[in-house]
Amino acid sequence: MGRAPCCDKANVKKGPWSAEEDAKLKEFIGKYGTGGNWISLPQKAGLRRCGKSCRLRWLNYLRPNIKHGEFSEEEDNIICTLYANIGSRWSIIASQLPGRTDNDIKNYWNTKLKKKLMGINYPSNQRKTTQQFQSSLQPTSQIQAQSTMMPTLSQLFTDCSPFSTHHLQANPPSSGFESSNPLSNFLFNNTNCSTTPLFNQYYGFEMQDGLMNLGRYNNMVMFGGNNEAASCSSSDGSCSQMSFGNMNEIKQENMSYLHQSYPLTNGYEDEQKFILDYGSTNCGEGYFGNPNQYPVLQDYDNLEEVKQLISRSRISNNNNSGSFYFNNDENKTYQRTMYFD
DNA sequence: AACCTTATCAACCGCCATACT
DNA sequence: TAGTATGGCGGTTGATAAGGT
Repeated sequence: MGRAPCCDKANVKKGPWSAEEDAKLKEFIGKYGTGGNWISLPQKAGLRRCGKSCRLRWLNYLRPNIKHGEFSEEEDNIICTLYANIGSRWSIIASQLPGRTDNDIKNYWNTKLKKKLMGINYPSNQRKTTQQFQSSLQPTSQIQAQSTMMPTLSQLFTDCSPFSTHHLQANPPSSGFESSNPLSNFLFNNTNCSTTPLFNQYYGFEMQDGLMNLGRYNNMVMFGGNNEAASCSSSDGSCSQMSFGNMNEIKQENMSYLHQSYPLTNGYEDEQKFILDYGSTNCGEGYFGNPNQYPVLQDYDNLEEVKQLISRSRISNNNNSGSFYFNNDENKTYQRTMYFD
């Protein structure tokens, strides 16, 4: 036997809310609050609506200080940063944007922001087909055969990335990073901690053991893939997803987030996984964090915990750089420092 | 003007975690 | 402790608007 429905489906109104209903709900909550019980609220308020529907209407539309309309550049950046870090956990993302609802952000991401990021990324004349891209990659088997030759981050990113390779060199660029890609720009160029503190929360990552597994998903730096071969897929050949390495080398308990499966053009059904690694600031040494000190973000359902992590990892001065650490088969640790000015 | 396609976003659905009994 | 109710969340849908042919 299934669960009893929360309301009498036959007797509740569905669809768009009328101004009259809005007024009733607003007035009732203004007078009595929600009473901690949404299910019984519609009856008390004289509404023929499901309690859940009332809750949604209030939270997403009627409650005070809701912001509708255009998202600012700063909001875009925060959304992108958080999405890159925690995925589609819209309620957490919304909690960082006062006045915005999770629904709004979700819609905005799905309809505009995602396209904005992906669209600008690859001018059509620079796009490669998936086949072209894959043939340009060095297969992982070859990489592994050359045990002393881990692919550099530059190699990994050159073909399928918004990242400019000079940001992956040992020395910082003399001038500011410029890119037509907004994600790259906000990752690398934003230094205004007072207005955009979240930008600086995380750009270093490492694997605790095993092969580096680094790639990019929808223009985001990501880790994962349980396939052994380097892979990349895209419906339009622009290559929006890729992964490298062997996911089996990563401890399961270090997985913070599991993306849904993505069919890959090489035949692999790849489960992309995403590790968060909030490094603590260690500007004195020119990079933030020591790989041994990095906490790897586990499953964070607790908002306060996430907030703490975010605030803990803010860069507090101008020495902005991040380091990648990864190991090869022989357990040699490689470091790549990424500077953003 | 009529039709078709695409974009937008409010609202719904179903699942899950937690509180309550 | 088990069963049920509720809140909260993310994914998805569908109505409508806007733009294109």
